[in-house]
Amino acid sequence: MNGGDSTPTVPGSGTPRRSDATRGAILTAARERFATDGYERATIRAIAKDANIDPSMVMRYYGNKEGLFVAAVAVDLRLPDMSGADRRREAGRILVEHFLDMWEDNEVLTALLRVGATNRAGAERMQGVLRDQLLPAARQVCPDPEQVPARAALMASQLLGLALTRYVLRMPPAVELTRAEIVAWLAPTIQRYLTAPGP
Amino acid sequence: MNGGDSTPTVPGSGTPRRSDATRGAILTAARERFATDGYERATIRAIAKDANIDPSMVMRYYGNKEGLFVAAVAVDLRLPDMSGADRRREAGRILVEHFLDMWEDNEVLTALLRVGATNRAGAERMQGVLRDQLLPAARQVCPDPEQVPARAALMASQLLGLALTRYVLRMPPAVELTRAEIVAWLAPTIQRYLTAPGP
DNA sequence: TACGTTGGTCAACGAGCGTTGGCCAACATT
DNA sequence: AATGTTGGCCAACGCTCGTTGACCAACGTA
Repeated sequence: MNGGDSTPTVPGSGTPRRSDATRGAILTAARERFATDGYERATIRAIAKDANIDPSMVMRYYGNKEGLFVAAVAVDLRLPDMSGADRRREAGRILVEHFLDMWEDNEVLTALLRVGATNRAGAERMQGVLRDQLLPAARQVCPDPEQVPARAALMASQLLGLALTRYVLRMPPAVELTRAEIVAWLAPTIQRYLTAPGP
Repeated sequence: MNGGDSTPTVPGSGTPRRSDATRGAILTAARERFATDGYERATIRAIAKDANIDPSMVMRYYGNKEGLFVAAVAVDLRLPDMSGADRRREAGRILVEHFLDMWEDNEVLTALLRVGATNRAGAERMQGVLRDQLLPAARQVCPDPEQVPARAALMASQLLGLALTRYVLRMPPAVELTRAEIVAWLAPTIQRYLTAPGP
């Protein structure tokens, strides 16, 4: 049904295929299209044209459009370790800087946010990122384990809100903020959401 | 080209038409579909079926799909006046509470955010809301006129981020936050973005 | 009662989409 | 050299979409 039989799910396992270059080109083109156009308007035909291959190849390698999307947007936030009292005290700044790094050279995140806003599967995928990556990071910093989900959600709301206004909606005043300004304004917010005593 | 000749742009001007009920039903159905499905997947056929009329009626009354969208999502945030020192001191709380009210009973905002994330016209429309409504509100509260755009953008990032995680992506921990919790956490953030001395 | 205007349905068009299957060339293996 | 496997293209299917234009019924007016 899908290409699972002929596609090694673990990269690097087995002999490298002759078609790996094509596979990569498809993924790269897909990320770009999903990031700029969203799920519906990123057509397989356009992605194939960007990758200089036939649309049917996309089907062969990734089964269908959703399979391509799943393969294209594999998000790993690479959140730094934040245990240790000194790092915990600077968690806000560390996290904001890390997020800016991530968003600026990684169109996967823009693609995921754009698709998550329209597509149910995309939204569930975003929920997974919050649950599996953001929440554990908050757990390292936040004192009360019971408050971790709420605090992680608050952190997500501010970080994703910045990404939304700056990288997706491209609101001019949000685009014109410098990196230093963003860190200076948002770091205390994130720090408070994670470590301040509950209201 | 569009229905402008037969459609009074100012509601209430001229004699009320017999078709006003149908027009309203179309707009209501359109808002719902745009809010839940986004621009591309909200089909004119589905909207027409919801409104119990023929798809061609939508074309006759609103010209084309984009015209329908423009007519359906006319956003007025109804931001309260915030001049006066006492109100300025509570601007954060007032704004957060007002935004929660707006989002909870107004699917237009969800529609606009969802479409803005995928559609260029939608994104420009959101920029217009920031420029014409949020920015003047920030101007009433923020001391330094030169910093108004940056501070309004920060406020927008936090408020839209909450709306995104809670009403669009529906992340469980963000949905489970109570209204009181949101106000308690976000009001100081907004207040700081608007009135705290620049970093 | 005749007639223009308004509100509405119906059937179809052309285009673009995801998807499929058949065919062919290049390579690897024996 | 013969053959199976892999990488790739081409042409088409079936579907849905936005959009159009012809046609019809109800109404207001003269």
